[in-house]
Amino acid sequence: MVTIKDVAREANVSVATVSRVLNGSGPVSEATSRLIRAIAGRMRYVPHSGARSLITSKTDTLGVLLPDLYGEFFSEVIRGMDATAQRHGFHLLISRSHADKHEIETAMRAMRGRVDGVVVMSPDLDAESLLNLPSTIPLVLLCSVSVENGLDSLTIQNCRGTRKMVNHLVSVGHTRIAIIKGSPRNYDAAERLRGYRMALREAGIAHNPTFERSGDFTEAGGYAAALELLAMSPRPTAIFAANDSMAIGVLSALRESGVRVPDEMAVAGFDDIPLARYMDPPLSSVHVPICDLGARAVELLLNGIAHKNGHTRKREHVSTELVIRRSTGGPPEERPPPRPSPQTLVRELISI
Amino acid sequence: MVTIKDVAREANVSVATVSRVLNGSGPVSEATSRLIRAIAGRMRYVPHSGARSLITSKTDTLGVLLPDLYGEFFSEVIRGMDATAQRHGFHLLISRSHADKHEIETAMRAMRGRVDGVVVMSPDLDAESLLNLPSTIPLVLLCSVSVENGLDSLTIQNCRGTRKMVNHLVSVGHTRIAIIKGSPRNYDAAERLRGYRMALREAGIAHNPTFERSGDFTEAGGYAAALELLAMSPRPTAIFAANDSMAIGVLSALRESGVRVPDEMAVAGFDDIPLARYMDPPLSSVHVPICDLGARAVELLLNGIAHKNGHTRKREHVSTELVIRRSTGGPPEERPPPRPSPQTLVRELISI
DNA sequence: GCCCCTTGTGAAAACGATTACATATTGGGG
DNA sequence: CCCCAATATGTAATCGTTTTCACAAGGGGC
Repeated sequence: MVTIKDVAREANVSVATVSRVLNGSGPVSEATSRLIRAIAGRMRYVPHSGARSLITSKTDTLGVLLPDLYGEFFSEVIRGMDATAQRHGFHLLISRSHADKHEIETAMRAMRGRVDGVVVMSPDLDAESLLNLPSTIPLVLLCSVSVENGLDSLTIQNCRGTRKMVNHLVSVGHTRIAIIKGSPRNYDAAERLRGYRMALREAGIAHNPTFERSGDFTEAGGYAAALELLAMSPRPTAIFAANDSMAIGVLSALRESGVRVPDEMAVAGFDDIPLARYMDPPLSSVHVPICDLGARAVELLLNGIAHKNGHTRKREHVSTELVIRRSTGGPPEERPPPRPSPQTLVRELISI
Repeated sequence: MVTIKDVAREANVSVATVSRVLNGSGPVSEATSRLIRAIAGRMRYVPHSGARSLITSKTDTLGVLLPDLYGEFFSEVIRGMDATAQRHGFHLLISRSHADKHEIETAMRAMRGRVDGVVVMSPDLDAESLLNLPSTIPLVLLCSVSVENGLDSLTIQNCRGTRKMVNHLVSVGHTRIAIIKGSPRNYDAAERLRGYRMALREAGIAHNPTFERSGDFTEAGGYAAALELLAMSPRPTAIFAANDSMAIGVLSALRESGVRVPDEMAVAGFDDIPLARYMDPPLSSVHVPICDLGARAVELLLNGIAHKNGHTRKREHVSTELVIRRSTGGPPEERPPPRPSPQTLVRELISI
């Protein structure tokens, strides 16, 4: 591999001069500059980023620690992160599937010296794992139970979003409203459950524990839970699934059981994945701007890096919006636009 | 940040000894070893990977260059890559959205010195961009038009998979079979179109250019194309969408137009994303093991790295399998299992 | 008692860049 | 003609590791 020394030798100059030319630092005569540029190009010289970051002590890379997420959520959050990172000249070092404290710590150690900061997403409920991270590098916590302080953190407005949706179900006349929960150790899932309970209490509806079914954020989980709910008597008249994947499973189960949606059963989800509007009937959901979530997390991190952690920590929430489609018996939605423009998207959002 | 020198000073030994202890290289007395370990732990010393890789000239990191993929595909391919990489002690440096030759080259330059090899996915048809990559580092081409040779490459069996599906449509009696294409500059899309034409020719069905509608791999695109096809006369009796997202858009359009599937129109997709089985009716599709695709790409790359490129280049294809569900009027599928086990998945696959 | 091997340790040279400092070489003002 | 500033370049230290080599001490075989 050709190094800066090779270029210097070939051009009969010192490495310092080559460095100056290539980085535009320091004065260099026009002639030398051209010569060196030509030689570097011909020799296909590419600077060794590792070596450079050793001396400059910046890597222009951000670490991302993610749990084993599936599908849309993962890809969108990465999209938002990568776009923002690239705009600021940063790269993304991604590592996924971190179950316990030990694995997270190992991953963090591996990041040392390769990144300037880390976004950690660990929706797992035992936050203490993260509390005493052996880390002095800038850190942003994503969708995790907010530790008291000392860390930047960013979460979804889970509780508020769920309340809005349950309120809506109440407002169109439902009183027997079931929920299909997410996995019990998941922070987002817990918050959505909290929102559900809060909304029912506010509406003066008695709490019915059997209407709280467990789920796991998968289509299959939603399918199974829906069958259980159908077997109950009296049945609920509305099902709120803690995410869209489960809601899709619910729709599938209801269809096969011959239960009409929304006439016999209203169904709502959470996330508003792109497919929601293509379901039959189109699925009402709580819209989460996943891409923005990733983007904002990176912004917070970059801010932390710029201020070398000498800034006041922020705790932010990205807001959610109700999207009412036919599955909750709201007004029938216009057919899906051939090419959804931001325009139509905005019109479709009904914020409460 | 505490370095190996700080630890050495604290322990009254040389850095060499600390290094030996922490890496288990060379002989070290039991006592010194324990002392150093204790001190390193107390001081929260974490080795600087950047510095280490400078001298060892290995980064334990793989670069991944991806186009701006959406949804399931992106997340699954990354999942496969990350799992395999981690199993071999490697990390993933991900960079997305590389449109033209110049952007790819910039990204490749940025990777120099941070990675040991790169997986490049650039389904864009002008392969010449990649031909003379200024790179001597191990490389694997993913889902790209196979350049003559000199590079490892991995692609999906697009053509074969499409032929199988179209053959199936023919075998259940269809002769007016339409296709909704992917974007014209996309390699996978082009291959699927080729497979479609080949299958029709083999079946002795006259080629009807108006049955080839353009699409863009999105639900909205499929929706729009379906409406066009419905307006034709005579209409096709079957629609093959070049991916599942478009097929879902098609189903949505047919539903709203009151066209029954599969009685009045058969619909098939490509990819077999998890949602396919939850559609109404469940969608027949060509199953692509996306996760394996990523895993295999990384395996090829690791092999290239191990042999320092001194190996014979491979050109591999991951195979596709037909999954016939109700949307093509095949035998009615059993209801989706509450929790799909590998077992049931296999039973569901019908390979031709 | 000598030699050699083993074991434990330190000094110093890498790795490939950046950069502070020193050193020429100018040219112009006095 | 001298001096100083500006310009162009080289020298060498530095970043945090690993690793080669040298060396000291101790022990056993002769």
